[in-house]
Amino acid sequence: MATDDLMTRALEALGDDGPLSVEAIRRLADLADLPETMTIAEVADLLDISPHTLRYYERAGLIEVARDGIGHRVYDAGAVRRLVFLTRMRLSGMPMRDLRHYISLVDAGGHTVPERLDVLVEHRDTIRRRIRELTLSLTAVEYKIATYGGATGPDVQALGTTTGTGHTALPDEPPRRALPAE
Amino acid sequence: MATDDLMTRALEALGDDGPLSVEAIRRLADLADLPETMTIAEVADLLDISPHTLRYYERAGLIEVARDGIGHRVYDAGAVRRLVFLTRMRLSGMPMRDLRHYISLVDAGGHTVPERLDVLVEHRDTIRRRIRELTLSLTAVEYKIATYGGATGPDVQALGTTTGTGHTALPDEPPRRALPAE
DNA sequence: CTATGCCTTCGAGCGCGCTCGAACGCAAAA
DNA sequence: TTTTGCGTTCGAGCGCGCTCGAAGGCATAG
Repeated sequence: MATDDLMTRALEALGDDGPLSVEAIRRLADLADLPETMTIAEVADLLDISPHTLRYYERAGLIEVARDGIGHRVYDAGAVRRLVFLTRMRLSGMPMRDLRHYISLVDAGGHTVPERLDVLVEHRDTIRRRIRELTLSLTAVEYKIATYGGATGPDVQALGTTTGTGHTALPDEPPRRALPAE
Repeated sequence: MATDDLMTRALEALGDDGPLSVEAIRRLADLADLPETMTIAEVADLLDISPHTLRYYERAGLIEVARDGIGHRVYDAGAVRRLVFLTRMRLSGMPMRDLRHYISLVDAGGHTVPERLDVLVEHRDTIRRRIRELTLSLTAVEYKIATYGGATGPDVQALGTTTGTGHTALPDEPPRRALPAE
């Protein structure tokens, strides 16, 4: 029940399709059947990041990974889950610094849960803000595309004056009166 | 007509309010009445970037700015409009490199309009992709918050097992069976 | 006449998040 | 036995986008 519901919401959130959403959905689903342990190459492949980066995260103190008899890293399901989390947070723009803080809270024990929630809520708000910013930018870019040749320069005369009437609303270079300075 | 329409769309795009949207709207509106010329401090204030950054953009070849008799920068309306554009594009994540390319197209003349549109369309798609990514991340974070103490660690027992039933859907650390390795 | 304040140029430095190369080890394949 | 291939550690380097400091110029205020 919770699963279907969540997947549905995630899919809705994705909106129109694309290669990235497919990949993302796969990642959502894949977590259900994780192998017992994984090698660094497998994890790197799963998360679509380089082994270098995985080692870097370990060096950065974000995660501890066990070694086998030969010294190679062995990622158990817990480590992989944490890395999935870390990767998602990085992808959504949380800086390493904050991630280190969060992880330190996790490792400090259950009494830090409220503080962890604070971190998450703040990050949630950051994401929302970013989405709003991007949506605004998107609108501007779409408008610029729609009204044709964005005239950031002395090329308006080459376009004719098809966009000539009253759109001082969006700041991206409305048509100039005659030839502008630059 | 176009003005109202666009502002409406921009506002809708902003969705729920916040300090950032107010600021953004101000910027949208302000372009209507730009002073004839501005100093670097005024432009910096308008765009909410530092004079240092403005000089940097100039050094980077994104814009040329005239000087007055004394050697100080004089930003005319055209320069300011270009900087508004540049700032928005930066804010929406377009790298300097691409911006330089775009600007070089603009300066090359009207025959580059199709190529410019290519750049804009590609950037539009990048923004859309990014919004989808962020929306997915947002869903995940909201889920994590909703199901309480994100359990990236051995603290689940401290929380009770309220989140114990079947949500393998979202990968961020579902409750473990007993004490996990890490 | 100084002091303040904002401007100039130039080049160096920084924080972030990787990214890479060097030098090496073990193990299965040829 | 040598080669291939994947792993290890360590430290340096890089690309990006600023950000800052130094050294100085001009103008207005006190």
